[in-house]
Amino acid sequence: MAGADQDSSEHAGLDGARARMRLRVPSVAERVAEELRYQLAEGFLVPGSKLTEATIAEDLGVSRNTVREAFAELAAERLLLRQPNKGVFVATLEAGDIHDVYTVRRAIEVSSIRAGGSPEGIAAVRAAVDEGKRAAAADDNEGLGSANQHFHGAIVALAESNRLNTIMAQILAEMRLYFHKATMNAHFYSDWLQENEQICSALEAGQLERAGDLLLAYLNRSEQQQAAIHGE
Amino acid sequence: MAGADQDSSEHAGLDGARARMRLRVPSVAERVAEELRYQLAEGFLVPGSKLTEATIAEDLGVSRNTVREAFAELAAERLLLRQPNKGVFVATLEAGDIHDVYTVRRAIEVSSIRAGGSPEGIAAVRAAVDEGKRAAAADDNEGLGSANQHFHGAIVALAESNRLNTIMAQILAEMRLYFHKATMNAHFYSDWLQENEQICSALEAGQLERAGDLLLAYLNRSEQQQAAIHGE
DNA sequence: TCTGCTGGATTGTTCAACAATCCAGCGATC
DNA sequence: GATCGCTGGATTGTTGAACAATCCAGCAGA
Repeated sequence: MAGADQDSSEHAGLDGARARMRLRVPSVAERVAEELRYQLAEGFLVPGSKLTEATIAEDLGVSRNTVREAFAELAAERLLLRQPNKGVFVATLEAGDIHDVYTVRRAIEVSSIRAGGSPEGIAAVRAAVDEGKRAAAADDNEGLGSANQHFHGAIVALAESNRLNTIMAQILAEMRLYFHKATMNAHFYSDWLQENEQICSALEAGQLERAGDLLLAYLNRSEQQQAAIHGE
Repeated sequence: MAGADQDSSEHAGLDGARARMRLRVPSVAERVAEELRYQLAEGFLVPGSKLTEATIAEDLGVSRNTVREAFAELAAERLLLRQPNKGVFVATLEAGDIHDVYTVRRAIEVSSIRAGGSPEGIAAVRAAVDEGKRAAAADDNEGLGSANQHFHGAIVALAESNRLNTIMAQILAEMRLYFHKATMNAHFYSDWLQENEQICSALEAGQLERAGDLLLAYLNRSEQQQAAIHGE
């Protein structure tokens, strides 16, 4: 669904030599959905605005039915909101949704990190931490943001559950939509760089309880920050 | 998405007097999806079998495009599997999927129950327990199954997160599809009736840690049972 | 036995049309 | 002047048909 490998016929790792050939051409509807996802994440489509089927169809040079299919996909991911007989709108997060999103994140992230995970999984978490450090050194604001998303994605990946990964990917996509670049500044990222480092170290050291506690504390604080920015 | 209240304009409880009027007529595509969901849950459509667009369209007296839309919805819920250029198939759970599903359940159920919840939420859990007892007394096998699903749904509802509720509803729908009536017998339900009672009691007594531990133990054991039935 | 083709069936996509619904604007009425 | 009711236009919901793209089983030939 949201993102890359959704086909369950992967078998990666069994025959590592053979490059898994992904020559599948994505359908037009999928490409439309991908384009819209991009525009949403990039902030070109402001939350709350309406997307007219005919307009999008003409802009992208595809049929209205195809646009419809893409809309359905994005609505299932909560990126768009479909209001029957009225149209589809770019999703908006209300005050309550912030708590909602973080409730999901607390559930799956903390649970995943407490389960530990394989060495490769932990290495992926470490890689995301390093990625963040590099971005910080290069003063790459956008890179910082995606590094953080990779970090939390890697934590959930520890559980090695396709479903959890999908859920997390959607949640991250939602946050990308809502906290688009405008709200992200360097000051915002300053805190958790070291925090991710601590969490990762605890994880590597096998201190799963501590890692979970740190992560939980981070999520709680992050929620408060977001609520303060938007809610009041 | 999967099930009832997806419209975020609920405001239930604020003005309890006014019956929340849901006079919205579901679209044809939604009704098709609902019909298919029913047939899936009921076991009329066996996992792995193929659903041909034209056939379904003719059977239900709707257009092929509409069936297509319903397919997309159910595919997003993992109830159907769409294989490009080949067709859609009733989803099948592989051995790994069992672990996958239970990983999600552990994450969100345990997290939800550990958070406590409102008195009304706890009352809903208690109601589900009672519902199970009544079904057991009446020797209502099917009723037992849905009572158990209500129980676990009520636990997740404690977190008061729409997203978690949606996720849980989907997971339960998947399980309904896979563990269709054939595999359910009275012996299967015998254990957890009292177990649900214990969990609920702990919850009511505010012993959240204990409630979480009991729930976690149950989920682990249940996963083993399912794996034993199917896996080997 | 394997290869390669071929025909039929099914999906993917488009298009055009019409019904159903919503909404803004505009009088009519009290 | 505010409300009601209507009306027309715009948009969504749904259909049916058409064609391209793809897959697959079966068959001919090496």
